[in-house]
Amino acid sequence: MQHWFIDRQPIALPTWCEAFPESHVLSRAQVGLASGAGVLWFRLRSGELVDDLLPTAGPAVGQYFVVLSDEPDEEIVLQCMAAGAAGCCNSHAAPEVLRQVALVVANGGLWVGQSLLRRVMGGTARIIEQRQQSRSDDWSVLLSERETQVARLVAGASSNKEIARQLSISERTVKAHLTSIFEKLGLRDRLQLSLRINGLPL
Amino acid sequence: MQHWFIDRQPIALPTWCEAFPESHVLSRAQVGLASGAGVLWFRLRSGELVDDLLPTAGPAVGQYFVVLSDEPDEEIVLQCMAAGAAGCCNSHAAPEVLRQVALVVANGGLWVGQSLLRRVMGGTARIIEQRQQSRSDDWSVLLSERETQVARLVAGASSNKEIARQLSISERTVKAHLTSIFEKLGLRDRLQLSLRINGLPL
DNA sequence: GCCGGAACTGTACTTTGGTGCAATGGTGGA
DNA sequence: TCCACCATTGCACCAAAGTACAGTTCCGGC
Repeated sequence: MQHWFIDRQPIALPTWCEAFPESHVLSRAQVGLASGAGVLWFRLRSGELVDDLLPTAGPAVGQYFVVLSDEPDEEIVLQCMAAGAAGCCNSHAAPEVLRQVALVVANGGLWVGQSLLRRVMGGTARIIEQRQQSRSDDWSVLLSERETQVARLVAGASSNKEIARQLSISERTVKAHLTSIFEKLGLRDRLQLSLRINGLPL
Repeated sequence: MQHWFIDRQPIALPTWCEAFPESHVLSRAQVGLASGAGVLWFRLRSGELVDDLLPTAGPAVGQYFVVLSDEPDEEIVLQCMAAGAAGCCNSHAAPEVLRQVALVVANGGLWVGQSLLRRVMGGTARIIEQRQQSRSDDWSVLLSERETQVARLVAGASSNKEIARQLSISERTVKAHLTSIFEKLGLRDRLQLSLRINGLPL
């Protein structure tokens, strides 16, 4: 599963890199370079039209389009779906959200923002409210900011060397953070950490 | 993250056990026994009403309700949402799907079946058709039976030594299977394998 | 000023993970 | 029968992960 971020200028937001360290960033003219299974993330800047953004050919087999909108609203989301995208979310969404979107999309789901779902389904507001607060990142409150960054990268299957390069610190420091993380969360190794971060059982 | 399956009789379907080997099965009278963070899966049998199934109190903090319907239709899904459930799917859904649902729900998402989404959003049928065939079960068909067993255990964060003991083979054999798995699926290490098996991006 | 915590780094060490090469035995198809 | 694939294992080897011990700097609170 690969990830390509497509924008006017091939410059990635920090959150994108954090969500998918191995991702590629392309200018809109370079869309053709994206080959193989994966997600193509199209950034929609303010005032731009969805129809001008997405390739008219639609996604290739095994590929999925997601629109990252600077100013998302329900109208845009609907346009994205109609244009062949499998999802639409905020350009500045947190790394966890991006990974979540990728997960759903890559498994045949459609990612629909909660605001739209709420309007569209009606009468379900109370559940939605409720889950707003119970975003129990029990792990993230226990960790320091730096440790959280390391933990997220580990959860994405990055090696210590990659993490070190990404955060511009030594591999030794990465290990130090990890040892601290394992101790705080009562885990054994990076694989358990990955499951914990990704919200999987055990 | 724990899982409780609640049915008239405390008898689990094989798919449930496969999805969550550590899960508990409860009769409806025993719902109160479910404590701590996790997912409560309520089986809705044919002809039963959603409102009679779910506790009126709604889910506790860190807990999520999902309805497993023997005969799901769009009307039932809407009722489930209104009754405080975070998702609704088929009672006989494949283990991978159940894990998928759990993942989305536990991360604050709502699980909505594709048929409902399709009706509700309209005009997006073509994307939905397309993604029907390209599911990501691709890994299980590429692996031999033994390799699949090893892969599942690795995905659950077991060490080679543990897997060896579990399958009554030598640690060396476990490594051999893993090397073969990595080669077949084009992966680098057990962490990437875990993400792949658990249906996560990358 | 002192103290604790965080971030950072080094040397050295043990353990685990993963590969290469080699070998055995079974099974099922051409 | 021969061949391909699977499951199994041993030995050796290298790389990566993780730990132990020690040390630095910076920052904010008491």
